[in-house]
Amino acid sequence: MRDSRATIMDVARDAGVSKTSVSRYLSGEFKVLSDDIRQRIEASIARLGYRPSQMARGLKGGRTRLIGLVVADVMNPYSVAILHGAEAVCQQHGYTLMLCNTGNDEAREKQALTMLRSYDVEGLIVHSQGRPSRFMYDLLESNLPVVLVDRRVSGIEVDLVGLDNRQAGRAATVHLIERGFTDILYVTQPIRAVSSREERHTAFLETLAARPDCRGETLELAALEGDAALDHALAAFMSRAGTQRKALLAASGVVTLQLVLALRRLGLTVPQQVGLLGFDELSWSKLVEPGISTLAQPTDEIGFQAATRLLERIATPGHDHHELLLPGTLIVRGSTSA
Amino acid sequence: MRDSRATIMDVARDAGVSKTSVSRYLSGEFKVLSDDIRQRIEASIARLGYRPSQMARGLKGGRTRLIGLVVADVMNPYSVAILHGAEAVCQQHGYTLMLCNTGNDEAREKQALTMLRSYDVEGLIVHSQGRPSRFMYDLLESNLPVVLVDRRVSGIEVDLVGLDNRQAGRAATVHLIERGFTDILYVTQPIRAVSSREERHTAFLETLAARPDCRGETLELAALEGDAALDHALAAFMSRAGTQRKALLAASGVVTLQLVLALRRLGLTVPQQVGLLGFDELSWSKLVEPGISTLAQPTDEIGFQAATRLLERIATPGHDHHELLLPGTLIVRGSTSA
DNA sequence: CTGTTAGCGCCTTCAT
DNA sequence: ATGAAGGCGCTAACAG
Repeated sequence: MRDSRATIMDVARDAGVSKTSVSRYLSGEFKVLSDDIRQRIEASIARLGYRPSQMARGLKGGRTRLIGLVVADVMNPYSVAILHGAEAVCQQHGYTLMLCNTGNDEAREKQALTMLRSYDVEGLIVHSQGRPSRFMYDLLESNLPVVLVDRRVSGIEVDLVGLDNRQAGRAATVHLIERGFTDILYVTQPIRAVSSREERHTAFLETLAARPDCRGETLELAALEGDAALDHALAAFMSRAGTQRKALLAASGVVTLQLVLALRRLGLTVPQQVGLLGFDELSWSKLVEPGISTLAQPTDEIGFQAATRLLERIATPGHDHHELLLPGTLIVRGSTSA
Repeated sequence: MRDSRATIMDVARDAGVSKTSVSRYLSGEFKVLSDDIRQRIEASIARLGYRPSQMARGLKGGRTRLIGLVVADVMNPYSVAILHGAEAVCQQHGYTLMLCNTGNDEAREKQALTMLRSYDVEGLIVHSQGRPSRFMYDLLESNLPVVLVDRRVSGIEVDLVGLDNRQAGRAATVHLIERGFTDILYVTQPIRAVSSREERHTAFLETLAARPDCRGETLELAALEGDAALDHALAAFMSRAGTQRKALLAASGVVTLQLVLALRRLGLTVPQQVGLLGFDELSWSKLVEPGISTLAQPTDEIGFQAATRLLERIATPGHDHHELLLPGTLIVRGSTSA
């Protein structure tokens, strides 16, 4: 059996004082403690190796010092970066992160939210799967501080931190056009109702619409679709008549990886036969010949800001929601050279 | 202010029964509940949107359903994979993960361990920074179930799940030799006292020692060392006299990335001028020409096994410690072609 | 089958 | 400056 740790009572007894005094000591109310008692408590705590129970502390109705983090996909570098930034902030402020991965699944997201709330987390950072569940709604009503990351949830008005997708989508498209690519295939994961995907795509369409000399198409990658289907779609795009230069615009790092793989299989050379630009900077973007141009997101900053905002909101509950849209950075490499 | 959720008392009142009955209902003791009461409780719970407080539940002296995960570096794909595997298992069993990142820092690790224990986690999965702290010791004494991942902590006897580093190190070295590389530079992050690093390195040295026709060297990458230093060291290695074929053996994915970058800067071609083999399979291993041979770790499996073992130990506290050493898989690509 | 009664470890009035 | 008492939400004997 696990040794049960010393409690506040043990310390009190050992120091010959009351629980109250020990509690006061723990809360740092030194002004109301005689030096004598303070030192006795200090000694007892050390001797007994006493550590206050956050569980009990939290029960009393407040400060659990817990932050819930719901992530759409832990295996995605983007999520990881968020995680990283958020964890750092929490740790620095004495908060601990409770992590749940939803794998972009609505049911799991709902379950995660329930779990987290049952532990009385003081706030939530949510990288939602996108579809607005009833759950999100009464999450709001519960008045629990929430910061959304990357993806909006329609109907829910809370703080949001993420990339300025419109600006980024525009910048990416414009870059391709400027480099002479006038026939662009936008490849994205299922847009569903994921706001960030929608926004990027919309920006792409709008930018293109203003350029009658250019042509744009969209390819949604079905989740379970095999490589063959992708190869087929790409081949079709490439074989379409026209002397215009062709390029692929990948809507996320996940897509970029798939595209690079596919281009390899098809034996297409970048950027001669087809240009390539992808959202999300990846560790290997510069390694793959001829270097992949990317639209980098300030991921760590997003995580950092999300956590910082959340802690602010916890400290001083306000009622005005803000959106913090951070700018993306275009990193030009060989894959989009003229 | 946050709306305070309904408590077990509210449900009891609403259903016109005692707290005990509600508690029984929650614990699934249906055998001792009349259908009538059960349904009334069910209805009240639904009506009030009641969710039991895990905090309070945990306080009562047991089951917090919390698992602590201490990770050496969240930004490392290896750690992420572990995280992923572990999270899945925990979620499936109704446990929630409390995550702490230590950034390979001893002080932060100690702090993380303290935090986690103060929340009465039922068990701990630890990817340690390596150095045995006093903290780890009384962690053991506390009898809290612990599973170490990847890295042993000297003096601490607990369950361990990780790669079979000896086998892997041998396999990697043998492969290089078989492919005709007889002059091998082993490049590693600071070995310090990190067991996995030591073991891989030792395996390298031993394997090489049995081959008088081969030569081996070791390069430890200092953490703060700049690119220039690495380039310099590599250049020196390359320029050493001898007609033997040269190769680099990267002790981890982090190192592999640095090496590929350095080789680029130096303009060295792989595998003609120098071969390359790296521990850890990365998403881009096959993308970088001519494809990087790797010694892949079963990362997800490691996370999965670690969590599974931990839950087992929580369920049935035993006292015999096991080590689960999983085999690595050699993935041969162009970087080590003959 | 069901309810009453104690706590779990801590914080917080309220006295002293 | 210090302590006693009550209660946070829940579970676990112990009665009926």
